[in-house]
Amino acid sequence: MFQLNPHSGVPIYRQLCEQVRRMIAGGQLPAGAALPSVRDLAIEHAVNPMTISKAYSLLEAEGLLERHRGRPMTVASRPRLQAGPSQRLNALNSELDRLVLAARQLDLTPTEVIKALREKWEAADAGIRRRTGSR
Amino acid sequence: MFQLNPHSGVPIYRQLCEQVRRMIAGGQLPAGAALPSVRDLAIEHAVNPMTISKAYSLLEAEGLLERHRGRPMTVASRPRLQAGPSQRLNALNSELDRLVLAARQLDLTPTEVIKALREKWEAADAGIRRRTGSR
DNA sequence: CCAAGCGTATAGTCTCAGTAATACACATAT
DNA sequence: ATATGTGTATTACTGAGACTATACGCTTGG
Repeated sequence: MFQLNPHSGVPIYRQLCEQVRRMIAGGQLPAGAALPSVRDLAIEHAVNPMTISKAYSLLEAEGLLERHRGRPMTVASRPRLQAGPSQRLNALNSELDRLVLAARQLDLTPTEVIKALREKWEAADAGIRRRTGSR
Repeated sequence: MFQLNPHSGVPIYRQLCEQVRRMIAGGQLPAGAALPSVRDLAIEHAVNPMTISKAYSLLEAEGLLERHRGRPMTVASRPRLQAGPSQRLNALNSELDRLVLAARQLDLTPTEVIKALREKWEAADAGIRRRTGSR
């Protein structure tokens, strides 16, 4: 469900926060949806449970998640169910900045980058089809 | 010359290392080119000089830079002057991964992302023309 | 009821990133 | 020769990130 890279330099709890925010904005985590348990996520990613809990707590403080004692955390019911296209594109801004900076420093052309982007996107498609078993 | 973001979560010295590596691979820092002084960079980015020095030392250990006592650091003369297109695209891999993951979680289409990418690229073009004074 | 599953609280430890203040060795231009 | 500019070494301190270990209160299914 999530992809956490412990060697990216970005703190794990921040990676998780960002991904949950995006999946809520993108509608893949609708209001009321239950999040994976702290312990499950910790085992799956070989990470300490408190690291996951820290991320969840931050998201609750932001009003994105709701806490139910003894029950899994859920996506808050109040907030904007899904962000508009422009807001979601906005959320991609920093990632785009990083990519453009890197590509320009590597002296690549937009055409080359876009081609590589399409290929990676299709590779991700294939990966999802494999995992879900869909044909 | 470089863009360092102290709030990205990625350590500053790592950001600098990555950018120097890319600009060498991309040919924008040719063999023998002198790098900005540790003190200048530190002032420009409001960072401690030792943080810059740390990055330079790591790059020297990698063989990318050469040290000349009392003189600026330079790009090593020996190494591959410029990486091939496929190698440079490869260096963009992790950035592409991050972008695709973010975009998919935001439920964006490749078309939307590519459009935003082109716009950001052109904005960077404009910024460079403004700084260099070219018309 | 009670075990199992939730998230949480607390406290201690460890590593690394970044800062700070000096001091040094070398090169170069004046 | 001297001032100025390189990068570097040293030591010490602060803070964040992550881990470890234990315990607690809550809910739900048997």
